Amino acid sequence: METKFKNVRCKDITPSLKGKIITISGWVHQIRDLGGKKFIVLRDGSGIVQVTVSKNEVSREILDAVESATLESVVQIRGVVKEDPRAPRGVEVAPIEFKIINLARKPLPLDVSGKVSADTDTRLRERVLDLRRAEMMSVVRIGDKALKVIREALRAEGFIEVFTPKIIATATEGGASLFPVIYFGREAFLAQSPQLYKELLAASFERVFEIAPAWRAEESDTPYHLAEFISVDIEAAFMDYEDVMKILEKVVYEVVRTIRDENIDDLRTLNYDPPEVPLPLPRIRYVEAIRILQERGMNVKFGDDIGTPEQRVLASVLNTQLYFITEFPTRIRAFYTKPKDEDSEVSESFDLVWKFLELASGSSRIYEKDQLIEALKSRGMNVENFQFFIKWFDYGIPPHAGWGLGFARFLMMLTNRGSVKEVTLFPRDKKRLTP
RNA sequence: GCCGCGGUAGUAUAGCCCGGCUAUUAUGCGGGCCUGUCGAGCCCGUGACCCGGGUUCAAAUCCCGGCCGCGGCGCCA
Repeated sequence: METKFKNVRCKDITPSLKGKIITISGWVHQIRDLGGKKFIVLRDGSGIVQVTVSKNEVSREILDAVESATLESVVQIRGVVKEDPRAPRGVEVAPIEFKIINLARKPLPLDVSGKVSADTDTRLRERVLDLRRAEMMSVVRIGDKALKVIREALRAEGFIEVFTPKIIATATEGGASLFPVIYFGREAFLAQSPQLYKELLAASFERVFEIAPAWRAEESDTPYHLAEFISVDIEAAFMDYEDVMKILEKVVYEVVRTIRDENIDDLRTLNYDPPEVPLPLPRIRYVEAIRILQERGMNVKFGDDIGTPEQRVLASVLNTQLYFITEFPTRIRAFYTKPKDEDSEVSESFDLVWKFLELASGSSRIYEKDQLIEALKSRGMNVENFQFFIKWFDYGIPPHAGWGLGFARFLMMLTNRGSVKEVTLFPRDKKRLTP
């Protein structure tokens, strides 16, 4: 869209516009000063373009403005598009007007142009500048595309997008700790998952999904955990765990395929190819995984968690980047997880693992009231706290299943970044509350 | 939270083991030269040892504590 600031984006300046007078606005990305000739690389949200200033071809006014411009200053340029084989992409802009809208201080606390690297910690502290770097712009664009495809793929299967409450009443579930908030003088908490509400919604709308934040006040201090993260959740009535696994792998497949097709430049910037998603993805039962790990001399037995070190081994044994572990022991899964009818020791559950990282987790859910109450009791949980949930099991809760996918972890896979903090715009972890 | 490693100019680093010399280099920034650069080049300059305590004639360097970071693990509906 044309505005008073610009009528074309940097990326769209091509030789076909030659001779046209255009207006562009953006940030000073690089300055190469050869004396009589100065090259300003201008960057906007779309990309970069070269602005060429010849000393004896422009006014004193333009020359002064160009000479006072600092890196990352915001400038507006009116100029003529020139085709020139010596210019990057074969085009450049010769300024008629060069206006500094906002002069940036120097030196910058972070190099945006990519000449000098910075630690993750520095990058997160100087995040706004960090996000202007080409790699981060690509990461964020790929994330945007992933969200678009996820929504399209789920809607194509009849899912509708919903929102569940993020301020909840009770610190119900054992395990993960919640962040308390003061809610009109009463104690409340930030939701750690949409789980119970999405189940109730599936009992009305049949197929629902939500893409929303969740909060966990955990001690977790790793490259894979955040105190605040985006969770992609689905819940579907009249499906079981195998059905929703198919939906999950289809979604993952579609996202990877689309990004490979449509984000070629971004992947090139990141110098990365996301892993193949062969359908169906390999599936390995928990008991089988334990057996393999024991064969490799690892000290695990039925009932233990399959942790990061174990998942690293499994990925290499299975020789795949992406795989499902299925049918976990019932007692190490959440209370609402449905045990198998023929063997209640194991459950209708699964994790989707990339290399050694759990991307998604799901299951068939219990839909009978008595069984649900039993599941709570057997875990030593307070049934009273769940009345708001259990109540509805008297009024037609269908068989249902679902999963939750950690969006940042998924984005790590799509962009080859090493940490969820890196791919989250403004990450919140145990120590970091700003920016 | 545990274990390991680390903290040096705005940024990224060398030096630390084996204490003493003008604390290295790149990038940025300032100045100079330069009309086709594209990580421009060349010359000159600028700017730093996390905080506190200890050992020592002398500490960036050795020791102790703290804070912060990174990696692994744990915790983790």
